Amino acid sequence: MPAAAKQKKGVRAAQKEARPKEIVEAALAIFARDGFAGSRLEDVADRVGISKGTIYLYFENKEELFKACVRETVGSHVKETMKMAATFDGPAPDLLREIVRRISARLTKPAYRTILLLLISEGQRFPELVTFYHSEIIGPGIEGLGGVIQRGVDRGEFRETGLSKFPMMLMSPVIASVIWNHLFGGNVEIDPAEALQAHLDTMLDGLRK
Amino acid sequence: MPAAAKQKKGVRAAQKEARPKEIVEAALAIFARDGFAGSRLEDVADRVGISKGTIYLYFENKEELFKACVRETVGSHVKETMKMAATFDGPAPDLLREIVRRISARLTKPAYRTILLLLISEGQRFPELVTFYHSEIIGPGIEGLGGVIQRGVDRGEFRETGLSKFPMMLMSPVIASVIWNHLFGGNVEIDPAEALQAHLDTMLDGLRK
DNA sequence: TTCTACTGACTTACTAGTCAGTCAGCAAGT
DNA sequence: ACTTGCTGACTGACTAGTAAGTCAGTAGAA
Repeated sequence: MPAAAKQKKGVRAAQKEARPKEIVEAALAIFARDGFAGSRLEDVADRVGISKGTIYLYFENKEELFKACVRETVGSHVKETMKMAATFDGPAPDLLREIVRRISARLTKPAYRTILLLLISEGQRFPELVTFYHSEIIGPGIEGLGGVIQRGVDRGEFRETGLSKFPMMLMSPVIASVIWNHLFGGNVEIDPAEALQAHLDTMLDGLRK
Repeated sequence: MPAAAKQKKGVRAAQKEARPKEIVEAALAIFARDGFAGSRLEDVADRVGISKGTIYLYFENKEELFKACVRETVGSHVKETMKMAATFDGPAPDLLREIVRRISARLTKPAYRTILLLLISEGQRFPELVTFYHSEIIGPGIEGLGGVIQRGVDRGEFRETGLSKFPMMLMSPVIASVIWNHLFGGNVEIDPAEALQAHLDTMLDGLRK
């Protein structure tokens, strides 16, 4: 919607339009802190500065609010990355680095990080959400990474390794470091970018002398 | 305690002694299914075949029961593995493989897997538990893995890589595949052993041709 | 008979979800 | 420009239901 059209709207209409996002943002913060079952919708409402009842004007119930949080945050960035991969013309290792770097940048954003951790802990209770996430993000992501590895093999840049069968394992250090920081951040913080760099270097050229 | 001494005990004394473990096992199953906040102690009691009140004869409250679950499951297997590493005499890559394989075998056991996932989701609520886990498992584990990498470098078997700084990243594919199976097991199951094998092969010799 | 592990109904506390009532903003009439 | 009545976004006290934690009483082993 153009800014001009938004300007025309009255105060209340504008507020009404902004509410869902405000609520989702607050809910993400509370869910991140207390988990799904442990969160109180009153806390969410307080954070927005509205009453609990108002939440129910915009979301059917607590579960739907949670689903909205996931859908809102996840978005559909994978397609863009896939497009980039398709038009990339350099060496396969460079492409691999770039793709992994992009996914990693996304995964380590606070909101996304929250969703990742919530999905891990609450996923079993929301199978449709897991399916959604799988088809929207994981599936295309694996396809993209697998394609790059295959391309490298075809062009004689990569060896044939077991990684062709588990392309998602390329992302494992990012996931592990997100979890690491979530749990042990107080003790020893890992820089996911640096960990990923180390991982990729080793991955590409091996540990052995 | 020797079996003979156990034999001497009366039925009730034996039962009393066995209770805590029974309760912890049941609690692990229920916590795994419903999460900490979502679990009902009545469900735990039902699973053991006792009443809810009995749980409170053995554990102060729900939190203490959860902590007992973690402490019971985690144990202290790390020391044994460290001992093995110290006496190992073959090539560093073989030692690395063996250590990672051992940790992986532990992490993929159902009870441990449950604890891992529960720690990820509930860890922030139980900081002392995280500290306990870090000092008991993570710290020694990192030290052990780091030592093996260093030994490989010293002996001229390994290159100097960023992995020396993040030895825990060696375990990331195991952690990632545990989470993967937890979330997407219904769709595409990953065999953690196979994923780890692929990861280690790539790790050691690199992807590049 | 005594002792004690165990019971389960009860109390207490909490929260998801509801709904009758409120009042700020808007627009139409003057 | 000013008043005014209406609208609907919002409120918050309330209901209904749930679950943690308690304790007087019970049953069965010793």
